[in-house]
Amino acid sequence: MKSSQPLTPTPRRRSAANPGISDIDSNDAKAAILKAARAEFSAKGLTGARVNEIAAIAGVNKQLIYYYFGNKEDLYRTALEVVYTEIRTLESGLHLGDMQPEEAMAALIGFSFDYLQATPDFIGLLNHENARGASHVRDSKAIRETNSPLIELLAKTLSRGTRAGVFRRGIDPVELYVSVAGMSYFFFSNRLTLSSIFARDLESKAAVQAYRKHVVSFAMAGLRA
Amino acid sequence: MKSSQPLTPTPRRRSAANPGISDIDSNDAKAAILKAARAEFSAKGLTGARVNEIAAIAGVNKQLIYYYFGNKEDLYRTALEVVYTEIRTLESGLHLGDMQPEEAMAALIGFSFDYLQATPDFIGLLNHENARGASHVRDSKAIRETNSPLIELLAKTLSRGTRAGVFRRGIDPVELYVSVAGMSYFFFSNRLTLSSIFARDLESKAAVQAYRKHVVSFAMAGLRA
Amino acid sequence: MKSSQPLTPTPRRRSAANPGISDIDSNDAKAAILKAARAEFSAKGLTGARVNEIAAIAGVNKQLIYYYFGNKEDLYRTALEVVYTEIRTLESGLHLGDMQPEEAMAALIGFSFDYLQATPDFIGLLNHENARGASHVRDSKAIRETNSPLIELLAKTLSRGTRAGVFRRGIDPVELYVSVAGMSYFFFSNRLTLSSIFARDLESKAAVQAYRKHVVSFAMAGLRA
Amino acid sequence: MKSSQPLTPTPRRRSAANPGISDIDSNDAKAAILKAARAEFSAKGLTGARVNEIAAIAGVNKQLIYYYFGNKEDLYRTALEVVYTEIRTLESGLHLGDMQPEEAMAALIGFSFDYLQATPDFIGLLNHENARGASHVRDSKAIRETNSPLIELLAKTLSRGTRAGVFRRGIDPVELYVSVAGMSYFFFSNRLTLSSIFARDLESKAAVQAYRKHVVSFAMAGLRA
DNA sequence: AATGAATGAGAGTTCATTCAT
DNA sequence: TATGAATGAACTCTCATTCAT
Repeated sequence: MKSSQPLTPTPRRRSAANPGISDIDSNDAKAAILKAARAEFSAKGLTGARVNEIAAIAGVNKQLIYYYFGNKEDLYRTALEVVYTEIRTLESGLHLGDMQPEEAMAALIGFSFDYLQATPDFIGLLNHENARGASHVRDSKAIRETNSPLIELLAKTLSRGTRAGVFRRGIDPVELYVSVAGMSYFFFSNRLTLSSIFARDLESKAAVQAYRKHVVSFAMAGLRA
Repeated sequence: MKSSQPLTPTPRRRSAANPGISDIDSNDAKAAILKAARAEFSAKGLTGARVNEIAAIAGVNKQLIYYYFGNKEDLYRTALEVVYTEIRTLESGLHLGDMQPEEAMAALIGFSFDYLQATPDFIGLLNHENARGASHVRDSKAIRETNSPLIELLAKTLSRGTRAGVFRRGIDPVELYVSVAGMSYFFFSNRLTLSSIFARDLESKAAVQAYRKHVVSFAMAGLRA
Repeated sequence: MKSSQPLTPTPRRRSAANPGISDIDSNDAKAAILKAARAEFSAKGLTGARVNEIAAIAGVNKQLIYYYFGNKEDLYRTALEVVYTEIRTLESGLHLGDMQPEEAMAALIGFSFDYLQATPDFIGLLNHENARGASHVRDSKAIRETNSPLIELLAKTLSRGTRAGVFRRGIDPVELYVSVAGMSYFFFSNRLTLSSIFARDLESKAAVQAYRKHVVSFAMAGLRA
Repeated sequence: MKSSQPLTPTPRRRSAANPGISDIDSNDAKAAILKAARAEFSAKGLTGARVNEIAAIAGVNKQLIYYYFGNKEDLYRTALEVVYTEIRTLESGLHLGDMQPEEAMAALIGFSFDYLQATPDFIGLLNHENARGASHVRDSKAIRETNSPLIELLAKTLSRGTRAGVFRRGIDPVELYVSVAGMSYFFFSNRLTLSSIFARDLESKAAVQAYRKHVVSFAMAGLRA
């Protein structure tokens, strides 16, 4: 395994005579590879994914993947970091500043549902990571250092609400985070088997929206003092 | 080789009267293969798992796997069905008959946590199934036909409690099931990455018990009228 | 490779109390194996044939094949010898004694066509033998010693006809045999590809009979003085 | 690696003007594989042939066979088509234009002998095809579409001779083709067992030439009015 | 006489990766 | 920057054969 690649594709050899064109192509290829890699790794994991397949989906020569990313594992790591970064960026977009605790908490719970829907590769990547010991997440400085703003927001909002007397006391913010995230995560992660077992379509837009509503109201009820 | 869950339900003892039918050895080997297969498939999925590894862990000749199970995918399917059957058997052990709705519901929620802990292969198998389209779950008559008693118990208990005025109205039992199961599932499924991200050990006995308590109280609070 | 088995199945362990029954069963199994083996080896050759398949078709336990015939190659040799013996027996049935040379020759040519039709395994076995160097035919004392009465009959009939002035002089009996046999052999051996290439059904009864007629008249015309 | 029959008809030489397209090496490897494959498949058939052996004989890495030909069966199909094409090319070289019917027919019969001698792989491949149901010949568009010019030449020559009164009436050209081809085919196909059975060397140059003479004179005599 | 269990050798094929340009 | 050619290692699976009863 070679050294890992930089997260943001850094163009090389830009010449004065040909200032940007080839960089754009290069970035296109790189981006196409990453996009294909995310989907492929999410669906099949590190070992299940096929370099050939990624190249085919990205529409590039297989060798280009090695040129840009070193090897399969480095590509995986990069894809993982890119997705985590994307998640964090989404989280940073949350602004609950002047909301009341209850309103803010409802927004947070809703958000924990929405971003899973918006980032479908995330669940697959995470599941495979956990199945294989989460070594890449643990070993990635980039991922470890990108703290989740969500948990801090949640802790702050929880404590605001507790002080305001609208939320119960004695709730651990990490445990709250896990249970709230779990309600949404499990829904998206296991929709297929759940649909099959319950003979009920959980993939329709209506079902998704109904479940979102349930999660928010159920969790809010669980919090109230 | 110990047989923890024999494939054929009634192993016959070899006796003088029944001299040639050696189910014992055969079942031992079969059971050892299945046990190893469950763990291997749970950790690595269908494609990631290695037949060699399963044979080595089971302590049998690799070819015996093909002799008994045909091929890798059939072994996978069988392992999946065995685990599902085991889950269903656990669920059938639940007897809430004469409990009050709240007591019964708390038992149910606790159980949804406990059986995931007791059947560690289940989450891995399910995650891989969902990642690959859940085709094996959908195609298995055995799995589809084994309805979950849990969802029916939940629906019945919910309705009992609603009528008794202790639970809120308007809660859908399937959605309740998904959210309750999700709280526990996500905890076990994503413990590794969660521990890493939050820099907090979620694997200790204490942490597990604490989270179980949280899940039950949080869900019960969410239900109360 | 073990020693070869006797051609005619020799029953063992006949007891006074149970004089014939088990022998019949044993012979049944042996005969079933041989029948299946002939077809399988004819279709797929020594290496292409599958012991499993032979056992399945014969309806016996695979191990019984080893019990009776030692190993795959010995079974092959035995099948080869049985078919050769069958051919020779058919040939011995030819009685041209008091026929005129032309009549006798026509009968011989017709026979060279008929016995290929009657013994479909023969061509397949022979083709595979030739493709693999004919070592088994060469090494089988049984086959080498079973001279073909056909070639002698042909030589005698040819010489009778030549002396009688009805056949041309200077025809070598072996070459005549090869060319006459070849006309029929090729027809049966290559019917499938010939049908495909010429887009003409050579498998129908009518086509077979028409070709037989052609062979006889064509060969007789080629012989006439 | 020598390229005796390149797959792609027009290998381009690598030149300064055309610097990167290296058909030469690629074709060499491809051609070497095909050459080895023809011989191996001819001798042992599709199932009997060994990919390892083909690679070893061709002097290439085994995996290159998969790189170029996909799998064993596709390689077989390709080899079959190449041999058929070669046969057809040989046939196309026949020019009987201004010969008299008898002379032309003798040339045709002689040719049907000569090309089997010149293309030793052909008989083996054809025998295995027929033994296995001729499915590949039937399924190959390339083979089906490459009509045999031979049969048309034969039909034309036969009809010319019949009109000229030198050949008998009532001879079917396809049947004539089959019997004439059969005489030669059987000789080459079954030389080994025939030599063994008749204890007569049919492999010597003299024996081959003598048999060729026999075939031509025997068939011509069979045709004459 | 008959059979289920078990195994070693090797087959076809896949796959990540490197070579060479 | 980009690509076709080539390879070693490993994987699933097949198959003839043996073991043990």
